[in-house]
Amino acid sequence: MIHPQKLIKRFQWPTPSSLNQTTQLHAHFIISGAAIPHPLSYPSTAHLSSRIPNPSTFYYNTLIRAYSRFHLPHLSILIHRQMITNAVPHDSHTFQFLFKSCSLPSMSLLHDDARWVFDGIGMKDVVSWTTIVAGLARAGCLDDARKLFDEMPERNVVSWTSMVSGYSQAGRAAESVEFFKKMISDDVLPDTVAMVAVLSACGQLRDLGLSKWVHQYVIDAGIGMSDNLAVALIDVYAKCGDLNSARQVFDLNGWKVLPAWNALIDGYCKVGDVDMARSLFDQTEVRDLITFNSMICGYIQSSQLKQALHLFVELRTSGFQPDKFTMVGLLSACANLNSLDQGKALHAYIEVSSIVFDVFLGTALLDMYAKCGRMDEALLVFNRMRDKDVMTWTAVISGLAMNGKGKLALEHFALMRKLSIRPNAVAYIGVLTACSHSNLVEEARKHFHEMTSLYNLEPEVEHYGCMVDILGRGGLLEEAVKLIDSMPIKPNAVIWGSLLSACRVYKNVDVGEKAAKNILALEPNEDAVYVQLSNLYANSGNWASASKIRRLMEERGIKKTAGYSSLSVAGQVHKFIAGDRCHPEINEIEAMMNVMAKKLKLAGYLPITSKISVDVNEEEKEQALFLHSERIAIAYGLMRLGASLPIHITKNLRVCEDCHIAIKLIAKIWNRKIVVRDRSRFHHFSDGQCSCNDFW
DNA sequence: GTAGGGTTAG
Repeated sequence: MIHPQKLIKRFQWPTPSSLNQTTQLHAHFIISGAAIPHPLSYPSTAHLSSRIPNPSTFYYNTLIRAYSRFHLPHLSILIHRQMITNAVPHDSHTFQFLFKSCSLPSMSLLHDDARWVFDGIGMKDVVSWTTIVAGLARAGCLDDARKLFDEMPERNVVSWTSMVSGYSQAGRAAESVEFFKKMISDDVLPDTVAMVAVLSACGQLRDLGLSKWVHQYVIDAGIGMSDNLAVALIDVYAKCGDLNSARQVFDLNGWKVLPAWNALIDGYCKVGDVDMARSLFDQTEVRDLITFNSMICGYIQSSQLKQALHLFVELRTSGFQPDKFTMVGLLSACANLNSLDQGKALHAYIEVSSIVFDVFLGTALLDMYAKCGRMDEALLVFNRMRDKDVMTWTAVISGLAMNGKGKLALEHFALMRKLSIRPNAVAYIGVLTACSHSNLVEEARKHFHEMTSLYNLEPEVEHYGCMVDILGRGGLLEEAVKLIDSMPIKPNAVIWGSLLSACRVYKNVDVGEKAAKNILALEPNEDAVYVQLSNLYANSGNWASASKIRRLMEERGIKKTAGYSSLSVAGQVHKFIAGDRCHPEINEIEAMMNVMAKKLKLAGYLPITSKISVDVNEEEKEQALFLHSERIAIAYGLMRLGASLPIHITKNLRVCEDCHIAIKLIAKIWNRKIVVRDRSRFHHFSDGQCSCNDFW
């Protein structure tokens, strides 16, 4: 027989009252001398009640409730059937417990037994009605819940709140607020719980005006404050970015409970004020895992990775175990840093730890692998995941797109739709990126159209950006310009930038000048524009204009962003800047680069010097190409990484055409896999080929 | 022994 304490531990009962329940349950087993049923075997309980003299309704109710809490709905139902056999009368509690048990996710909603009590025996007081309505709402069956709600002969705050929070939890925040407003116009006075429910909907909507109105309502209606309401207000203000109002609520005396601190710290992190968040963090007398997680994620999102790591160590020395929130934060840091090694270490840690592997964690893990260029690993994680939602699918689609598997990305998109998962705007960015990187113009047009016609999603700047990019790369400059002119929203610098780079490829000076003018109006200090425009002139042989732009750049004091590449060797990140000789092993690196140059020449490599717009002689141009940072990084990788290891490079700018040709050859000559993550995508070089099929 | 909420993530 399993000792009750062990069982309690196993199920991690959180509150003293549930401990009482468990004790009562086990008291029954101990008195009756029966073995405690194993959760996986659903034994007959026929023998149980026969040993207890005159089992009462209360006694049965307690058992049904305890089993429900143990997540053993089948046993609850067995006990209930016994109750019927023994002709023990029901009361309204019987119904609550039975229904609660039957509305567990593992059971079909409104199980026959619960339905029978509700309909057949007629436990139709407000509480029973509300139980059913709330159960349906929680399960996301809002239309059913609504129907039943409308049929209710009598409703109270709790019934209304069940609906408000049902809509909010289903992500239908606007309807949730509507319902709340209907509630007040129905003269039902909300209490603090109702206010918390509606505030959660306001938070989803990020609607500051609405939130302020709700706050004012709390004051005007004299609802009063509670810990939870104060936390909800702080949280909603933080979500809307109004940290001053959040602070005001926080500073009201008496509501500085830990969740309030946490909500405020998180709020400051979200608006990017990590310093203020840290100062609050340091003022907390008690901290929990949430305090640490919020602060760590705040550091990660502001790219202060060292600080994040420090705090992670502090979290552990404070006696906390990292949980899934911690892991998701750290994984996203690895994804953005392209730190495959560290990401793998986290993966290994997750495997051996007791952290529950859920959709969030799975998505973060697969995203990390995808963003580190390991689509094979990412797909393994993806296929292993039991639950997948829009974000999961989006991560895999975008990952495939970035890694040059456009067709496969679109296949996944089709599969996702087949599984009735509704794509959102972000998913469509992934889809369009896939089209862009695989040159699928026709597909792109189709999907761009469908996002509105099928899913009623308004294209955002990013979607237009992808389309302009796709059309531009395909040489359809006129159509791209037409699309920009037809946009209902103001085109941003990125869109004009895509057009400009297309103009450079197709040598269209007129449209290019127009694009450049528009970018400079929006971002006068954007160095890339000057460079691109000057390259465009150079490409079309107009050296005078090219150098004029260069001079303009100098006059305005705009410096070209230095290109750099980095790679990680044994956990240490090495950063290389074009032409930079600071690395301690620079002599060996240069020797290796000379070997590279010789071998490339033997393999028939001819540098493309026309892309260099500065007016210098051919030999100097050739030299400049050889000093591109990615080549230095590759040389270092060849020197220091074991021959069987792929070389993973991260670059802050795009790979130039010449380097692309050279790296393909290097991969063939050295028989190495080389993966370059540039500003917009991945290049997987192997055996003289690149995954992008020379299209980027 | 009955119904409604509740701060951190991809």
